[in-house]
Amino acid sequence: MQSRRITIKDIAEAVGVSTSLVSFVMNNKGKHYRVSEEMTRRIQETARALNYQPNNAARSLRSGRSRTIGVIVSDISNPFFADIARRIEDNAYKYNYTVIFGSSDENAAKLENLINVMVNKGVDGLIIVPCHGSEEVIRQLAETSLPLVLLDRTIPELEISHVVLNNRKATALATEHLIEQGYRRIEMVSYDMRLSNTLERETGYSSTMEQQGLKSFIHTHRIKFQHIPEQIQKVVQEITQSSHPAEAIIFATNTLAIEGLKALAKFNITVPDNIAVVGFDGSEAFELYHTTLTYIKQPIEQFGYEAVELLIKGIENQDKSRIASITLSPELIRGNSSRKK
Amino acid sequence: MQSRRITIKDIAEAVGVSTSLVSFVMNNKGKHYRVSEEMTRRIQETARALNYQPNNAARSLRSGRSRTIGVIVSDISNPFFADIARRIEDNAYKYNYTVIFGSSDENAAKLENLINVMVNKGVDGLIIVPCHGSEEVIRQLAETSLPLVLLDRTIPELEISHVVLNNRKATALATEHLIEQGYRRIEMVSYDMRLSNTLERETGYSSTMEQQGLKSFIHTHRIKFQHIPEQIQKVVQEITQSSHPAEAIIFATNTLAIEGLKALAKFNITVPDNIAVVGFDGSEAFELYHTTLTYIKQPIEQFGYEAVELLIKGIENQDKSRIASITLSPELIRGNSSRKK
DNA sequence: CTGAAAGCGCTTACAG
DNA sequence: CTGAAAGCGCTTACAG
Repeated sequence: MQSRRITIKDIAEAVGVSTSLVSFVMNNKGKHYRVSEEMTRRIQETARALNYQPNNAARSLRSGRSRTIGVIVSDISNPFFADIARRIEDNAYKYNYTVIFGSSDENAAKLENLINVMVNKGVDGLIIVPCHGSEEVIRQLAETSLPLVLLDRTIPELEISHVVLNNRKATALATEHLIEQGYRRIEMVSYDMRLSNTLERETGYSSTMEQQGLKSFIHTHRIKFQHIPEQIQKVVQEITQSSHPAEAIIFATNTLAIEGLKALAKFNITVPDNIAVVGFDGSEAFELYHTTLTYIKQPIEQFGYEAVELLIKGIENQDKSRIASITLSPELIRGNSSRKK
Repeated sequence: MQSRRITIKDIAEAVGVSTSLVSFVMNNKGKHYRVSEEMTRRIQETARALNYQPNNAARSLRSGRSRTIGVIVSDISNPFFADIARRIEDNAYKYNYTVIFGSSDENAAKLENLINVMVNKGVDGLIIVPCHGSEEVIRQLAETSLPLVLLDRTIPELEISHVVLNNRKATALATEHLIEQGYRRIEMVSYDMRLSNTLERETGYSSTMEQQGLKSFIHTHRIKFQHIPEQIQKVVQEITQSSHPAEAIIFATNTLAIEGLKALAKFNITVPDNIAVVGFDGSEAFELYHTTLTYIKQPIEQFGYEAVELLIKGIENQDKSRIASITLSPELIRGNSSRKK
């Protein structure tokens, strides 16, 4: 917070050496260049005394690296992504990286624009939650030498490092649980955005149903990212007022679960007496609900942690050929909302 | 996404002019330097054709400005701050600024460290949610020429631009409402961190009570930022099991309201039959609650928007003498949790 | 073990 | 209206 910035030149003059030496010491390359211990000590002390702060712009210009990573999620204000963001931030700071966030709103054009802004800012790598329609942009980006890690969703036809949930297992667990509890007519509410995560969740559900000789019903047709509450109300009405009403519903995401429970309450359908429910992710919302919710728990914080680990390895090793992927395990948390029939 | 980066030199060579001209045109200073229209057009076209992207590190090194702002909140994963962060991001991007976020966890040492990291990264300005114990660090920062805006909380003894809620009015509204509904023994649950926002909320409550000749009871003594659930349970027990149990509770923050309602449910105290409640901020949690909640609504998104407006004005005008402050108005949303006694 | 020097890409005062 | 040149602060190959 001094008026004029202290540079390595100031330190060099104060100690009476060249700026090269100061630079070596400041970058801990003293041993490599065999700077004497005495000199190393003096330079370090002077730097501290003068409160030297390296100029990142200069360092970045010269080295071509910024120690900044870009993170693009769907919406940073969504609790799932907010939790991940927090963990990304924590882990990145530990490695001395700073993070720039952006929200795509599930809009491919916005996503592309954010990528451009961030690449332009000189980020050393990107963590991206791909959205519907972003496949081509991501493909191009992956061809670049810029390290990239996909989060929460993959693009199956592209080989890119990613951190995702074992989504099939998640809904398989939920489905098996409901069957075990005595339910047979189990239906699922999902998105129609054709994202890898919800698609896999649908597969986990339907293949489990099939194995048990049960018929699956997936309600996705009308659910767009916008107007979720209205759309969900319609779907819930359909499910519960049909001639063969569902005995249980699995919601494929947290937002769907919350809106779904609201819709059920609106129509005075009581959980679990009238219908059983399995949700996705814990949420404060469930804690004030009249009954405890059964839900699939994702290790949310691990998403953020692992994504940073993968990305920084990619940045520091510059070993582009190595694609690493991490699949995290879901867990079923049993509550009263799926109590035995 | 090309292999070698295009620089103004490439454009200059392609067009056959000096780099100065290219720079003038790229910075829209063509008129000022009276560059011919023809030349301006040719340079712009070539830049577009070559997909020129200015190097921010170089620009930043040369100009001393980074078009980056730093934002330090308590915890980016807390919905209140996540919503604000989202709005800050949106508004900053509109001005072509990028944002670096950090979470202090209400820890003054962490806050100081984050400030140093960000100043060091060369941010052009900072938006900070000050925490308990950070007064001195903020004071020093304010003496710097770096533009600064405080968010959500102020430091009354320091003259610094800020965006806050009219906190007194918020709880005055809540208190008046409860009195109007027939409640007399109204108590408040707050933090003991001595932050300007909760302090003001306490004042708004107690002065309203006093005006009506009622006695106020503020429960803050044991509530630390850590272990909130346990602490709140104790407080709720005290309030409800005393010889003069409260008829109504006002929770001073969103987190307190959520944890408070959970504690009430745990002890089988029904809202509003056994006790009336007024909360703070809307939340998904309340939407699945058995009754609709009465709460103070803050214009959350406006916090983010206004903070960026103030900060960018500070950055672009470099008019350090001008301290601008914005106080936002709360609104009382009436629900069933404070129904007439 | 240490120094002199080039150069990263840009902006801008100066000269014409 | 346009060009040549300095310099922002740093890193690093080169020379000794």
